Amino acid sequence: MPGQRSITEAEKLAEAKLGGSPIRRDRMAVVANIYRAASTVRQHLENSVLRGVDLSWTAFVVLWVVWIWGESETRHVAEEAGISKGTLTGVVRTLEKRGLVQRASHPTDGRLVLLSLTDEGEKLMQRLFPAFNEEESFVTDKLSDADCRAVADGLRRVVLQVEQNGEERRQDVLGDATLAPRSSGRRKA
Amino acid sequence: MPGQRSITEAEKLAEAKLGGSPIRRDRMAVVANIYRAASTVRQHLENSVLRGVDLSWTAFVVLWVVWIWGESETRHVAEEAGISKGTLTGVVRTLEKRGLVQRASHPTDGRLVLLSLTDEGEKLMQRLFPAFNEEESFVTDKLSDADCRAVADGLRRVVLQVEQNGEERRQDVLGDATLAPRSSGRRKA
DNA sequence: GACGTATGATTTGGGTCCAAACCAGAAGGC
DNA sequence: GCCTTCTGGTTTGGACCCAAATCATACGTC
Repeated sequence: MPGQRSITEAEKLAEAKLGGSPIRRDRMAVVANIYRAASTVRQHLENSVLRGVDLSWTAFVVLWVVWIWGESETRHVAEEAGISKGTLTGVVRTLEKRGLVQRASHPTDGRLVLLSLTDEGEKLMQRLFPAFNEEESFVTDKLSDADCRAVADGLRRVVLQVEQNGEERRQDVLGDATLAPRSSGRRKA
Repeated sequence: MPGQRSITEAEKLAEAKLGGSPIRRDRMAVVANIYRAASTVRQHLENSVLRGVDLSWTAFVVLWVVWIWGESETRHVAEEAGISKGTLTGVVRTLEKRGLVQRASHPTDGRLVLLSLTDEGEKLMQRLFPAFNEEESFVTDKLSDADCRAVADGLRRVVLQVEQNGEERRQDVLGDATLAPRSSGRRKA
């Protein structure tokens, strides 16, 4: 069980490393566990439900968003799915090749592209979603209903905090240090 | 604030979609929020602390693991960092080029590779870790200490559940249906 | 109408990411 | 020694992922 043991162990080691600097371990533990839980859960869902239908996590999320919200503009889908517009273009391309999603141009605004599920996509989601929810229930099986509400609520507050104050915070932390572009990504012409 | 609103909204739409199938919304909400929180937090940390030193999230995690645990075999680092061995090879390559990490061969077992931080890597982490923890505190600012413990504990239980029972569950769900390899990934020779 | 400017989607470049295939050293059996 | 089998790192192929650059359409103003 590396999960529990190693993280708390690591927390102590980290504190020791800093020689008594005021590290807030409880805050560190929240973030570490959010990330660990996310990748563990994702891995499990990919290897149980999604593997069988050859869908990546991201592809499924995009499918899910379009399924739930119905025909939508790509920028909204990217926003909801939590990926960039550029990534969405690629994911939609593969979903289109598989015949699960279709693109349509907006009737009045030629810049927009609308996404919707094909009949096959609709049928797939109808079948996949309950299976997905089964696994969601499995991974949270050791939590009571009250635990679930508490965890979900706490996480929502984290998301809200960053969404509401993150931008300001980043400007605050970075100052006006016009930082270099990340090393990955397109270079200036 | 798409976070709060859209997810709960989406839950209702999803239930409607299934026409009253027994979807467990509270479980769905936990998983959805775990994932949403993870990517939100990751994005914030990448764009505040990590951007300035041109490190990706994964690169930082790897650095962190080696920093905390000291010289370690690559398989342990991959395990702790939550990435595959293959991915680690690539990440270490870029970290090595940046002069933050060094590779060494095991004295007695020629198969093993040991990773450790260079002096520069050590200095970087010394500086980066407190800044990182600052942002961890920022994103969890709307949670009380008790909330933090509750959330972290709940997430730990999720991770534990999958680590302990996930393998069996997957075999259970998939049966012995020898499923096709995922479409991405290397083909047979 | 012609000409900026603003707003969307797509392409591009570099870097993850995984799983399967590969390769190399270790450990036993003979 | 030699020949399996096992174990651990690396390579490979396809898909993701972001941000900046680019392409394309809308919406002004003149």
